[in-house]
Amino acid sequence: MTPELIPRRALHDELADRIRQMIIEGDLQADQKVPEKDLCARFGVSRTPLREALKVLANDGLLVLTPNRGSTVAGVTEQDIQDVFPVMSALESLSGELAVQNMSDVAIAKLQQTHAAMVKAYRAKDLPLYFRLNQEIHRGILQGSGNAALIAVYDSLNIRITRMRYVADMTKDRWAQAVAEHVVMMDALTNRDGNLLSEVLRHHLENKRETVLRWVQKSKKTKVK
Amino acid sequence: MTPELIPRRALHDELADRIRQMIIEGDLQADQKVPEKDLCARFGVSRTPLREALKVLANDGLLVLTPNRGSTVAGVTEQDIQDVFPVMSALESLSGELAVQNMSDVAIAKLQQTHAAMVKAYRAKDLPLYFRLNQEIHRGILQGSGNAALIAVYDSLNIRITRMRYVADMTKDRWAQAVAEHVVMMDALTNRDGNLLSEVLRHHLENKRETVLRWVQKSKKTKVK
DNA sequence: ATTCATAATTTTGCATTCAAAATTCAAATT
DNA sequence: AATTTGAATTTTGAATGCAAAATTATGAAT
Repeated sequence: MTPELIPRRALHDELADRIRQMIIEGDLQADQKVPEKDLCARFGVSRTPLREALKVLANDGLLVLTPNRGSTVAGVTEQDIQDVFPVMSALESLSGELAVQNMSDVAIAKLQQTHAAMVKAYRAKDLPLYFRLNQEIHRGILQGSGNAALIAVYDSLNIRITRMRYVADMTKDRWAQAVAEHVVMMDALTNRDGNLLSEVLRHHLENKRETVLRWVQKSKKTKVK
Repeated sequence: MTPELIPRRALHDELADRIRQMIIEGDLQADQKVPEKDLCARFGVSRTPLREALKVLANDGLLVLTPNRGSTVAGVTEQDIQDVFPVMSALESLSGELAVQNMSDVAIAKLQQTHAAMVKAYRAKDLPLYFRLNQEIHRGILQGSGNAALIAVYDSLNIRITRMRYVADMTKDRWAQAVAEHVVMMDALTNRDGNLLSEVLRHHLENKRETVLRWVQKSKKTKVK
């Protein structure tokens, strides 16, 4: 494996980002052991900054560190889903309320454009593009709340249940429904209807919950260790 | 300074706990520089595990690490308060709803006892004891939600605005009001009235917000660097 | 062949070391 | 006296080293 050199910046920070990304992307799978040596080779760094990154990721719940036995990737359990989604729902609700209060007309107009592009991607059945734009919109609303604590906390939960793999598990119906909900979202936003935006965001999240849950249940069967 | 030896357990974990505690207790003050050497001497450890702990605490927003310039204690700003409390409020609300659903009668009865002891401490004007029991009750309700994600997220926010110093800033009136709210809380809990519990928890938090805000504004004037 | 004991190897936890950056201090100039 | 320049010192970032724990491999006994 050729050591992939990392551009300058605090190494532990960069490493944490990279490894986080690997977990989300599925390059590191749930319950997989992650020897330090491998990651050091992978990134061409020594163990010192790597271990700093591992501690941070463990603190965020993405890795499980067992003393003297190294790190494993934390899986997404049904319990996690049961716990995380109600909290995210409450946060979405707040996010919607704050976004309609704080977003500028310009910011909303920009989201409208992204939304239009996303609908186009949907019609073209371009799943990767759709997904990217979809994420962009959700992030736009969250950012629109103007609340740094909300954003940080939401992200920390979202990352614990977001894995690229489950995207494939979205059914045609659900996809159509998701797009329909996005239309309502944009309406609520332009009309600055906080209650409606909150409600549709929560409903939208509920659909995500079901998709993630199905994915977790499926992969539970697959990996009969 | 005599090196205070630490009982066995992952050092970085223990260190993170200790330093976190020092920040809450005010042993490390806002914006204070924290040279690694000092902390190493303080705890009798090398820089390796210490730095791991620092990275984790920085990730939690308790420290600010500036590359090549070390760590400083993150202060509580008015902006932090503005951001953090609305999120905590939403979480308190959820916590209340879940607690009435999930807590056992036994657990509620235990909280009642703690509550009685707290009222007694209030009557005796024993502020430290009152504070300890008060925290115990709030933790009991949060735990009563049975939601690990909620607890983790709440804690992460709470720790960013909780500093022992501001306790002193509570006025007589506010103290009395806080106790009165606690009475309502316990009623709501025994009657398993989720809406009421949510409401009183949020209201209670609002009072905390004002106390913390006053403390931050006061200490802003004090430390004219 | 399976189980157990024990030796060899690997991996982890933490201390130490070294280079680079930042800070401090002192002398020199104005 | 104030400012500036540059060396001496301190502090940080990251690699290396070393001991302890865990894992794997080896071989003997059943």
